[in-house]
Amino acid sequence: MTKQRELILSILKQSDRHLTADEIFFLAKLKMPSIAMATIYNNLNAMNEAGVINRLHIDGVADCFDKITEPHDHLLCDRCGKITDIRLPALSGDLERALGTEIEDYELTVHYVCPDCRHNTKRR
Amino acid sequence: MTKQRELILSILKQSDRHLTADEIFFLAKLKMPSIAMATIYNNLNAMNEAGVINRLHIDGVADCFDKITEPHDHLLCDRCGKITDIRLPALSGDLERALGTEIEDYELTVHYVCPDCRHNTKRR
DNA sequence: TAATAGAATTAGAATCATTCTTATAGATCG
DNA sequence: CGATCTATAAGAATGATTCTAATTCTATTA
Repeated sequence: MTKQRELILSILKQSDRHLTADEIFFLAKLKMPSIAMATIYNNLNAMNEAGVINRLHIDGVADCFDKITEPHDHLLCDRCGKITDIRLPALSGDLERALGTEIEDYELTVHYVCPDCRHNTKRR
Repeated sequence: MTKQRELILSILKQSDRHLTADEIFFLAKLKMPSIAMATIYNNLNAMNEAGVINRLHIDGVADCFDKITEPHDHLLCDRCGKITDIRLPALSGDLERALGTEIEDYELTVHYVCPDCRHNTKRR
């Protein structure tokens, strides 16, 4: 656990949003101007593999990273692009039952139109 | 519907696997040597947006493309990387009920260890 | 059939995110 | 204190994808 890793992790913890590597790089540079992009990725990848954070891919957008509180799913508004975390505790078991096999894990992204966008009729 | 698009679509239809843009490019070049990578992407993107085919992202692998028969989910073996299509007709309704909102669509990738790999104890 | 407009294609340059490489710096341990 | 190990910095390299400009094809109209 190096200073750099600590910094990156604290940035993720303090954010309530999903951050791209680039955004993390920008924020990290404010506190530690010498930090390198490679260090960001090294640490994000290491923490992702260790299960400390989560890498999240959404079509057409750079990968985002995310602190892990509990395993969770994502709700993506197709109009404004906002990502909301959701938790469907029963789903994992439901999937095992439906598939008839043990599963390791799953990734679920649900597309919808968020309440804000549903009320604003104008599309982006 | 140009010759190029027809060719690309027929390649996808004839394949029982998920193909990367690169694999499609290679196969298309066999039949139409002058075809350009940009044409592959133009057409894949156009067909993806039109809902004729499906773009599929799996962490650490180039995006794959896939003919659409019916909307479907993916089962990914974490050891050998094999992707299997699955269909969980009830899930969409279940999600709407669980979330209490109408949804547009969803993407689900389930990680597991396939039967073959489960029997071969050696990890990849 | 010839001319023209519009759309799709080609080729390759450009871009973006990400990874790799190499040299350096920092920490750890005897 | 010196040796070794690991992580970092910097920037080059890579790979997938998109963009751009020029060209070709297609359909339409005269």
